[in-house]
Amino acid sequence: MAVSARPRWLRNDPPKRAKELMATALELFARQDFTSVTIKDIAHGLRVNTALIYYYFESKDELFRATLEYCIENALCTFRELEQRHRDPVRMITAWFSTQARLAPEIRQLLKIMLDYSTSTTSSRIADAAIRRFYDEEIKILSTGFRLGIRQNVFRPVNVTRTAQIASTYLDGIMARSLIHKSFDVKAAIGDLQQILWNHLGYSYPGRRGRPAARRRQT
Amino acid sequence: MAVSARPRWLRNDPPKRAKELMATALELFARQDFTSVTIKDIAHGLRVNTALIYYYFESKDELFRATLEYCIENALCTFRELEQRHRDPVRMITAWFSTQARLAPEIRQLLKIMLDYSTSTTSSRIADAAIRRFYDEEIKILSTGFRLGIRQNVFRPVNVTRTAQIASTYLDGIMARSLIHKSFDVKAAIGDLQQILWNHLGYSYPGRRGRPAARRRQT
Amino acid sequence: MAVSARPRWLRNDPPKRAKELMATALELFARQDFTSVTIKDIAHGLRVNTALIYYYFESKDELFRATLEYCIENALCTFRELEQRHRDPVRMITAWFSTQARLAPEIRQLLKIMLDYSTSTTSSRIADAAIRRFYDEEIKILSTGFRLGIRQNVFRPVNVTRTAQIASTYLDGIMARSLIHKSFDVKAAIGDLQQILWNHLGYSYPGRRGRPAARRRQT
Amino acid sequence: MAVSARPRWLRNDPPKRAKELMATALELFARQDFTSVTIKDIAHGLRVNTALIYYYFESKDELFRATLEYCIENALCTFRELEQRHRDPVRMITAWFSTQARLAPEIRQLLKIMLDYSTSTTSSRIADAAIRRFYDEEIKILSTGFRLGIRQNVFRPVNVTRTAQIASTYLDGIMARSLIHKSFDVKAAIGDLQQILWNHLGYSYPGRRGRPAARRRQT
DNA sequence: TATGAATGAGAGTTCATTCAT
DNA sequence: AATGAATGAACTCTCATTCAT
Repeated sequence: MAVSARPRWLRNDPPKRAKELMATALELFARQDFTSVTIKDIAHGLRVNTALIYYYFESKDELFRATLEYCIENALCTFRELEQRHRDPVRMITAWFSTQARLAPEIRQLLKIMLDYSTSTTSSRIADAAIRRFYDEEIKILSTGFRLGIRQNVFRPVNVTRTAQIASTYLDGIMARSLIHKSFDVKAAIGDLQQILWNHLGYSYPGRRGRPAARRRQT
Repeated sequence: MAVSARPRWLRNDPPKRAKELMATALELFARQDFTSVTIKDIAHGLRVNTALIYYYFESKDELFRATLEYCIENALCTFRELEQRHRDPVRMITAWFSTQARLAPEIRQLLKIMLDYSTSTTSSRIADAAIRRFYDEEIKILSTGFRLGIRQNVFRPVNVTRTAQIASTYLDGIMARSLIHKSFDVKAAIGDLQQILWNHLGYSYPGRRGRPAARRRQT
Repeated sequence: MAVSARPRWLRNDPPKRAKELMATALELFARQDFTSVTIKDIAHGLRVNTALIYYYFESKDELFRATLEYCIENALCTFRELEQRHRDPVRMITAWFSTQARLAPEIRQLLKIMLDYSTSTTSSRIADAAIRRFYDEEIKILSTGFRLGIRQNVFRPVNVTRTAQIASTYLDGIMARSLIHKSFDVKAAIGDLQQILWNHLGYSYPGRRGRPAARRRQT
Repeated sequence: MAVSARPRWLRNDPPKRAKELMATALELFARQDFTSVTIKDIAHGLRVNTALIYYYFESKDELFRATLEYCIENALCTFRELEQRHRDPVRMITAWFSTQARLAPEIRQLLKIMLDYSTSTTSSRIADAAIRRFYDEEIKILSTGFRLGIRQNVFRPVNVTRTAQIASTYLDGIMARSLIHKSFDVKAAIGDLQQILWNHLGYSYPGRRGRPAARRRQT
């Protein structure tokens, strides 16, 4: 996969058709790997001609990269919203967790295409930066929450960045595992993470304590 | 990717050439996605004719599946060895962690191809079973260690399976993240996991406490 | 040879390019067997890219089958024309014979690909039906002629269907033989058949009587 | 199909294994066309290694040609036997017909591979000669019978060679048709031919007169 | 006499991409 | 803005054939 130049509209908002194409592409890229998804598949999914894709995107690579960025930008929006809505650290972190649980399918898709992108032969500065930004913002929002809680004496003083890193990494593990085992219980695993965090932060959260968390729903 | 029938040698030890082919294939499959790796690449890597691959494997799919299984079988061997060598739970778990750190590249490879396999369109019962077995054994060895420690009063009584699950999931997260960020510090992250575990198990491990664990080596 | 799905245009008239491809294919399929004719040969014959064939036909099999059907449909057209043009039974049958002689090369081609089709491993209902229709119509036109002649007292009363069958089978023999011996004298053999028929029908035809009919032109 | 040099044993009797290989080859060549039959198929049919074929035959072409000749030689043996056994012309011709009916599957096989051979790109003098010999002997035996009958006043004086040619051609038609329609009633068609002949020869044969001869057994 | 391992050439097919309309 | 027709390059897979043993 050779990731190349920028789309026509540059920094402007992409036209409706381009968005539709990216949405369709995302769906497919999340299910199969980049190479298995054909331009025909994407075009067919929208019932348009394959040539149309080349009207909006320079190449298949370019479409992939644009889709990846678009997808990350959406995720970042959600993050920022959370940050702005909540003042209370416990509430904010709780909200973050429930957002992760709720949007698990989308986040899994994102992880999937980031993984694919990372194994692509060539890469683009812009997409690289977007991926970095995604993780940085995730760390930032969590550590902001932790720091706030510590300042308010709700949490024990811990290394906030490191703690955030741990949470972020564990979350990737959840998503990766749920890609491998379709029956993996994402919500339970997120619950486990939350419990670990509260423990670590010395916060006695209400309820749920000691729930056994069956990891797989089916055998 | 249509994963299909079995190779000739069935349950026997694969011939030398087949092993070489699988080793070469693994290397490539771990770096690019299934479709990007061509039969020619694999054959070229061993300086043999492409047709030879079809002498040992029914198809590219079959080679992939065989490689996946072979790789899992190897990992399981390592696990079992660990289990048999150590009687002391703390030592065993410590050994497990250092093995993970040491073999991180191989385990990352394995995770990569398991992820690719999971998005392949068709699947094989045998490969599915191998993957399941891999995770089951991982859980088993960890929980055995935990249980032993608890019985010996070295660890606090915790839900052993659940704790093992958490460790296993987190480890996947580490590997996934290191696929995305080549500069991700796997060893530090494994160290973090170890620390969390000891904390959770109420075990005061010696040294290392409070090290900041810079996650990325380069920016 | 696995004969499979239908082309896009279904029951409509095939596009010009598709017709050209079928014509080129027929020429080649009639000369060599299915497997010996390559997609490249066909494409090259029209000076187009091989991929274009797959734009119009799903596979090589499909192209073969479409060609077979197209060819039969053409032959049937000729038959029907004959039937409609002639009222007089003797004239009609005479015309049928001279048509066979005139179109011998095409009919031989058709026999050749029907033979190839019959030994193909998979088959299609539609092609099977086309072949059956071809022979049924041949029988029908001949027996109609015979019946008419009998009613008009020009011919002796015979079993019309059976007589038609004999003529049809003998004609296949002529074509088969001329495939084997390029120098086989098709016209003379058709003449023999005609003479046998007139004899059988008790019709004293004018001229040609007793001509020795040298079967091979060269030795 | 490039038909090439002679086998090792030249004019001697082929060794047992060679005969087995030719028998297996014949079976397959009669069912599919030359190109579809693979060396592997043939070897597999005898449960031997593909390389063994090259021990006995120079190439696939050579095997085909040897098989064709072997097959013709066998057919000619049967013909000659008939000729020698019968003195009475009616009996001999009757015997010839019943032989054709009995050996229809083998003769159809032979016709099939002669047809395939005739469309092969290159050819061998020896195989060409064998084919010619086959038809010549067929003509010879029939015309000898006719001539004898005429001399004995059992048959009407007719052009013997021409009559034999007609019979031979019609027989090819029967075989060709039965290749196309598996359900074609070969025996009935042979009966028709016999009846035509007797008529033509002015011989009142006993029984069977006016049988309707249903051509296809199944619809 | 027979085989397992290996190969070169080439087959059918697919795919991203282009271009005239 | 959108399409049908066309292509070049590449891919998987097959096959006849060889050779050392």
